[in-house]
Amino acid sequence: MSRYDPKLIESKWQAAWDAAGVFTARRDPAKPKYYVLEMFPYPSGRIHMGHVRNYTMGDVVARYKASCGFSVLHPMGWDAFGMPAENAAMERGGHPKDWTYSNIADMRAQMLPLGLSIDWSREFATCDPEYYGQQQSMFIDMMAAGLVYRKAAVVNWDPVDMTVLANEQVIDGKGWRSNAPVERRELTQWFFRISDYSGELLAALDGLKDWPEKVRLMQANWIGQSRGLQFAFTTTGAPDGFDRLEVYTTRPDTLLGASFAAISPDHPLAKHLERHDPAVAEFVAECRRVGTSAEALETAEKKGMDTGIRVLHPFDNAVELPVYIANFILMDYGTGAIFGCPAHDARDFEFATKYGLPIPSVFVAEDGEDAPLTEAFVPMKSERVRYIRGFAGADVQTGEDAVAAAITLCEANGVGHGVTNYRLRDWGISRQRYWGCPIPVVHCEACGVVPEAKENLPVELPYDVTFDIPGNPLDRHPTWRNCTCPKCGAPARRETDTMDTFMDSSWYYARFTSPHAATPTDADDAAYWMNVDQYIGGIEHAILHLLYSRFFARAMRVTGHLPASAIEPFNALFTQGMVTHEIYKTTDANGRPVYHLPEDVTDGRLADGTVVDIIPSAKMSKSKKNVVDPMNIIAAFGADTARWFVLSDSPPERDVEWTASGAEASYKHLARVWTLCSRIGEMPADHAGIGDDDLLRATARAVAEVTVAIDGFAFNKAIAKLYEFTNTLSKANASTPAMKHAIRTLAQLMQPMTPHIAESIWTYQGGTGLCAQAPWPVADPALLVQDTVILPIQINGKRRAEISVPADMAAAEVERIALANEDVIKFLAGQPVKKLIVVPGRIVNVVV
RNA sequence: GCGGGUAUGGCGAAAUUGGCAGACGCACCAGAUUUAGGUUCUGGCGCCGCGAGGCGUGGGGGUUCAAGUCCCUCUACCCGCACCA
Repeated sequence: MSRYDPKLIESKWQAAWDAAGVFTARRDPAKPKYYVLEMFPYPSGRIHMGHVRNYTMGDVVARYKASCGFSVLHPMGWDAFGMPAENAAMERGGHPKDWTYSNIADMRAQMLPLGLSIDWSREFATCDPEYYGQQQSMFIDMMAAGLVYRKAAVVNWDPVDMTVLANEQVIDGKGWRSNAPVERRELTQWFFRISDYSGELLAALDGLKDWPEKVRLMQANWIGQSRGLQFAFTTTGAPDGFDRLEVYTTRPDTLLGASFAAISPDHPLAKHLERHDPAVAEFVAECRRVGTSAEALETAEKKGMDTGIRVLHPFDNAVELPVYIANFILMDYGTGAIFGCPAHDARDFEFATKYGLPIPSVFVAEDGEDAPLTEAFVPMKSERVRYIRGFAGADVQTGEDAVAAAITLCEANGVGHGVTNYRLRDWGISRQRYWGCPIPVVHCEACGVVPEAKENLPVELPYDVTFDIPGNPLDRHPTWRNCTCPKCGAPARRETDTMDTFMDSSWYYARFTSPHAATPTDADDAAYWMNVDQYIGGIEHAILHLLYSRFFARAMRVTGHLPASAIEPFNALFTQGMVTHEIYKTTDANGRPVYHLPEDVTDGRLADGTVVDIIPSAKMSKSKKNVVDPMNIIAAFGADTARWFVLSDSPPERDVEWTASGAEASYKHLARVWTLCSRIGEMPADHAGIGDDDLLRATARAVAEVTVAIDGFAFNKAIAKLYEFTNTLSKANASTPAMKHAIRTLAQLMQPMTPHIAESIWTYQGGTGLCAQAPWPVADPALLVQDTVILPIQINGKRRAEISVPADMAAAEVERIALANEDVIKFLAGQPVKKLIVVPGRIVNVVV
């Protein structure tokens, strides 16, 4: 065996795996199945270290499970629709399709050298007509099932990207991609009824035991369940048709503290008034102008306008409350109207103070005092509160009890009814873009909106489009819109909106189970492979992608595309940390920062000797130039080194810092393993210590420890144990057969992480077949028990001595030996022993 | 504002879940080999102290024979949501 040459062995073994079809997923009724999936990439054209880390983790799991006897599905594809392709077309010319497919080819070529155990025969891109045609087919099924509907709605309009955004895509009032302040427009859009599933999506989170708690919480908060009372005020002085005003409150226990009512500027009543009253129109317009940007919201004062309309308090018709239009009331939530209780709500307090409205308190303090409030007093579990005024005698232990009691009381008195409300809105999926899946419907003069006939699918994107002006190229295509109505055969017009790309990624995991089927899924394949057993990706998808996918699996169940058992698509989720790097900065003549690539910096200096500022590690980003190209690393050290490094040191869920020295150290370690393994039989005889028996035990221990670590997703610990085992091995002075066994085991344990070097070692040391196909080693339990243990002896909790005793020695005997120990005698100095604690196999503590 | 998390050597971290704190790696120091340098090998490496020893897991308090781990409290930083009635 010659020098460690990754280039040579890596391509060799990749070809060998390929030839043997090792990674082809097969339905095998005799084996348990395991489906491991990494979030598929957007084909930007270059892979980055984040990809390497993500796919390496998935590969460790896939290879490990395969060794453990599972029939493994480990596919890869491309999330290929979306804005960047159109941006590229607009900026550089060319066509989104060509750009995308060429990027895919580039990225695949960069991924192959990593030696991932992927079944490439299942590869697809979401922009393949074969894929999005099936998506269109499902869309039509979902229309028929009533899961999709069309409505005119005020939508979030991104003025830069010239498209509609889902609520989830608006961050701090700005487009998630363009970062431009979002405007409000009314358009007719397609929606999924995800909000019908709010309660179920929330409740089912409890069952996702193998999801990070954090992600489950984020989803729960996003769904935003609340329990409250909905009731109608009777109005006076309101226009016809508005004699009742429905409001929703989570605090019906504070109803007696009502001092006003308020409606959203988008409330139907406000819109009605807007048409008849110029003053209202002006106020409402002003509210809309303020927009929803973050700063606007933070600095926005509470503003309101008295409509002159009054409502009667539901408990006492003698009490009249003014109705305001207020800028802080959201039409989206509840009924778009509230009752204001300034004493117990900070916003209402601010509002009431500004407009001089009364602030009646509802709670009676325990000390009986009723001091005037200077800020909203919001008791939930406060001990000060004795009872609710008006609900005399109802002891308030917790706020929730009071709410429940108030709902019951209100219902009994005919005031409204209890309602469970959710923050989650329906999912608007229409996008005015070209590079997406066309919504497969046609608009017919006679028949209205009609789904395209399935035999006409896929509705394919036309190739001959231009991007020289903003907007949707499909809209201005000369002929593409023309079609015939599938219902009556009359000339009709195609829908030109395309689907939100989150739809593409909401079911790709299901498509991977039968990527070439003529239907969206194949029942047998889906039943065998679903669910995904382990899903791995970034925390940035904690809400959008994962919530949509959870919804979509339910929708696919309704339309019969997934079995009932697959309602939750991802059994286990792992969110991996980022790969970070230091940032190197200098300043130009104008004081502007200039960033430098890591490869241009040596020992904190540029090639010309300039000292750079080192900014602490941050996510790799092109703008800060703190990027390391995986291709360069592979070229320099090989894929095994890159894989080994991204798994070592940091726990997988945490960020890992890429350092040149760390990468080099990984390479050196692998080279050391290589050398070590190639020198069996040439070991010098003068090594002390580790003989056959010890080596056998060390090997068993390594097997046990690495197995536990991989099972627990603790790859950094698995690697630490492998270092330890290698160190032991390098000091061993054992017989050749014992060494060979230990080294073959080392190869097997390394195989999930560094598969290429593992194959070479395996073969060289006489392993049968491919290491990737060898069954995972099992530790003989007999070799794991230690017969002697070293027990530390503490005196008053301080370690003072240690004794070596048989592991199964009786406690009384251990006591005797401990007390006879000369260090112990020295430290005790004749003091009487008050207490003696022996924890077998652990520790002895002498208390004096 | 609401919700969640984290805090251990110069650095990344580990600690069988209440039982020897710092495994493993990086960096650093010393020595050997070789070289022009890197490489390779051996040893050292929490802090104070010549030493015996003392101190040490963000700060303070508590429970316990024993606390990084459990309880109370404070601080700092990070993340998510945010006018959701």
